[in-house]
Amino acid sequence: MVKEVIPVLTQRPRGTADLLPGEVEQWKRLEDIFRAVSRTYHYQEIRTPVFEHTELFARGVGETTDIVEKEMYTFEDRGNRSLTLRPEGTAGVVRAYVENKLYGLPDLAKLYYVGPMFRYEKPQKGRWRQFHQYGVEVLGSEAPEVDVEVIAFGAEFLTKLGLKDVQAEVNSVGCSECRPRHREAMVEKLRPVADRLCKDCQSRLDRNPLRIFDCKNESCQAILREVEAPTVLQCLCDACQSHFSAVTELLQEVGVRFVINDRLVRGLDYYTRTAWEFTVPGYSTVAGGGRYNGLVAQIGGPETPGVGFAGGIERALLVLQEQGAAVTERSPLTAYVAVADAQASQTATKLLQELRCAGISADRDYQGKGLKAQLKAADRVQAKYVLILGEEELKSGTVSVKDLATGEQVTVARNEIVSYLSDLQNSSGVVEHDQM
RNA sequence: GUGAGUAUGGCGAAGUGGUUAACGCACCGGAUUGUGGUUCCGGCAUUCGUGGGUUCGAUUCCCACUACUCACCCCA
Repeated sequence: MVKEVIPVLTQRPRGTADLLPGEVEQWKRLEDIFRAVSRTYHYQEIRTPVFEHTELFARGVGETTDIVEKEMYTFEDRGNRSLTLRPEGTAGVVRAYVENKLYGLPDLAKLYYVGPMFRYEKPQKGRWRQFHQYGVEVLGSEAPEVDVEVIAFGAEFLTKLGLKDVQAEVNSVGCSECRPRHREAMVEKLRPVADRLCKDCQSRLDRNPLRIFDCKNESCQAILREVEAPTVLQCLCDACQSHFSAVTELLQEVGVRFVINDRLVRGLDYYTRTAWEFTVPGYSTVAGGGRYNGLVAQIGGPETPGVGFAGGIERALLVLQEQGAAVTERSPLTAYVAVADAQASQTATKLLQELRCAGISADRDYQGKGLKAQLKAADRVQAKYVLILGEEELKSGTVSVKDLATGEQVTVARNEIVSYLSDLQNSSGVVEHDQM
C-alpha cells in the first residue's frame, strides 16, 4: 500500500506551537509564580471566552488599530454571528465586568487572567498567531495608587520570574481632553514638512502622530527636533499632570525601578493617562499596560475607570532563556522495575501496581529489552532505584533493589518492598510532589 | 501587508550535473551465560520539502507552491 502523504495532517497551523514535555514545565513555573503574586496582591482569577462578538474588539480596542484593521481572527458561526478570537484580554474582562454587574460589588474588581490570544500576523521571533498572556485588570478606581499597585505587581512578577534588568518605562498619554490637543499640535507642526518625512511617518501622521517619535529613521528624528514637536507630557491638562506626578512619586516611594519615557506609545486606543511597558535592555518589550478610564463606558457600561497590564508568556520565556536563566526540570522516577527473566513479567506488573498505589512513582520496560538495556534506560531517566525481578528473586520471593547513585544492591522480601521504599523515601527527603 | 534567506535520516551538519548521499549526536544490538554513565564493534536516508521544467541523466540548474527563519509595519 502506498502511503498517502497529506502535509496538513502532520503540520500545525502557521504561527502555532506544540509545547512538548520539558517546555511545559517552564510554563507551569511561570504560571505558578504569577498566581502566587496575584494572591499576595489580592487579585482573583477570571476566565472569559476565547472568542467574543467581533463588535466588542472593534469598539473596545479601536477601529483604527492594526489589531482591528488587519490582525483579527474573525469568523461567522452557524447563526451568522460575527465572532472573533480574542486578540487581547482586556476587552473580554471589561465585557464580563459589565455583563455580570461586578460594579455592584462593594469593592474594586481586582482580576487576573492567563490564556491564549490570537492575532493574524506573520510569525517571527517571539511572535505567534496563537500566543499567551497573563494579565491583571483593576476596575473602579482612578486613584494613582492603583496605577502604582499594578505597575509594582508587574515588576515584582517579572523579577520573581528571574528576568534580569527589567525596567518599567512610564508615560502619560493624557485624557480625552489633552490628547486631541497634543495630536493637533503635532499635526500642525509636522504637516508643513510632511513630504520630508519617511513613508511610514507620513501615514503615522494621519493615524497616530505620536508614533513618529518612535521612528528609527534619523532624518525623521531631526525633523521632530527642528519643528520642536511637543511630547504628550508637555500638553497634559492639569488633572492628568497631577495624576502623573502622583504616580511617579509613588513609584519612587515604593521603590519600583522606572524611567519616564515621554515617547512611549501603546497600540490600543483605549489607554488614558498612565501607560507603561516593561522592557529588558537588548530585548523587546515583555509586558505593557495602562489606564483606560473610558473603556467601560465605551462598551455600554457605567462610567468606570480601569487600569491593567498584560505580558506575553512566550516572550518572557524567550528572554529568560536568552539570559541563560531558564530552568529545566524532569519529573523524577523512584523505582524502575527491571525484568531479568521473561517469567517475572507478570510479577513485575503486579509489583508496579503496588508501588504506584502506595504513591511511589514507578515504571518498567515494555519493549522486551534485555536486563542490561533496562539498566541503561533506568539510568537515562535518572531513576533512584532499580528493582530487579528474575528467576532467583521469583524463587525466593524477593526483589533486588539497586541504588543507581551508589551502585549498592540489597535483597528485600517482596511483601516488604513497598514499605522499604517508603521508608527510604521519607528518610532521604525525597518527596513525590505530583499534585492531584 | 512589504522585503530577504533557508528547506538533506530523530537532531545537528557536509556534499556533487552521472554507478554505493560524508561525518557528529541520538537511538538499537553486541563484546560468552542476569546489572547502568567509559571504551570497542556493528546497525540505522532506494533518498535529499512538494509539484513541474531543462537535460541522455538532477539532491545538485530554472519556475511555482508550501513551510520555516529573520527584518520592517505593528506588537506580547
